[in-house]
Amino acid sequence: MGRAPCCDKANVKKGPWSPEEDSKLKEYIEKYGTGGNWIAFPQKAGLKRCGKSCRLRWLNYLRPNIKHGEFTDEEDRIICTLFASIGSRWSVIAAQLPGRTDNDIKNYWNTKLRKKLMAMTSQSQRKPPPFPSSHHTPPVSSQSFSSLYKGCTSFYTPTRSFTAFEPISSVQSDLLNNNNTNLAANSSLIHTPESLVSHTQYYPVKENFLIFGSEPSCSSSDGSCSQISYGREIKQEDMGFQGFGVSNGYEENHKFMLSYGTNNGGENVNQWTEKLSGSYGECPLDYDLEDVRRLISSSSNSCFIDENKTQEKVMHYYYY
DNA sequence: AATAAAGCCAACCGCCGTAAA
DNA sequence: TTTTACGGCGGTTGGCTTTAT
Repeated sequence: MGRAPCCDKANVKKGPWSPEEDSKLKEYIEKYGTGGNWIAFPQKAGLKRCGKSCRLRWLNYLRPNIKHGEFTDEEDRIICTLFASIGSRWSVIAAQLPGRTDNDIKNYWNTKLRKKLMAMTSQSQRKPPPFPSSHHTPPVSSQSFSSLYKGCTSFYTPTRSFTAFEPISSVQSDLLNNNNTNLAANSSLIHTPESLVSHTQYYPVKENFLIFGSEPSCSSSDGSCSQISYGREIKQEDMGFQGFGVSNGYEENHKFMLSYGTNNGGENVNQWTEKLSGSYGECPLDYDLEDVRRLISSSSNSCFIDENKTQEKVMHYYYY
């Protein structure tokens, strides 16, 4: 049968940690490490806590190099950028902010940053961006971003997919000048301030397709590996409204593509089209494409490419 | 000064994918 | 192959603090 029970839940302490408990936990880990087994940890360390609770306390508070206090503008920008791309994947976002924990970022977003963004948005937007009641929060609207980055005067449209696996600092400036910008300039769907793109990792374009995918890497705030969508179905929320997406880096055949321009018959398509396969279409949206489209098209912000000069492109999602 | 409301955040809860038996 | 625990994650809550009335 299965494993032995992890702990006696009736005899574990709950609630705030005392300084004594903190020092016990910290001293033990500094001497012996976690041992790779959090469930067994409390007994070894002499704590009357659930292993999960110990793990959380260590990761979110006692771990070395934890940063507390005010978030910088740069951190704000990174959080917003990633949230727009991948939604509420706090552990992934935290991996890009050294010293910050997913819990910290989540709290910061829910209590401050979201309000900040919404306050900016409400000045110029008829319909506030909705926030769902369950599952991952969908990415924030581009409108909100345009509000956040009022200073920008022009936009570069990314032609490579964003991946949260890569450290943000790894972006190469020459990516901003590659030939693929021509293709992207025709898209009215993807708009990214230069200030954001400079922090973004992209992948190469293959003909009319953006190929989404990435190499596996460590991204968890505690240094452990975590993968987005690994072994899971790709959901719309994984992609983000901008068409960015992350797929399982291990399974080559689970990439998906985003196409621009013409359909197979060579004709332009002037409306959003959902070409869904697999279970993707079964995922209900709190934030449907029409909403996104409306937000984008209603933008009066100069940061966006003039829609008259662009063609709306159909997005095809291939799940192969 | 007292009270209520809002803000904040540490910690808990429950779910999911994986691993172990 | 099935069952169950583990580890990790995101959502939510409860209580403390701060601000407004």
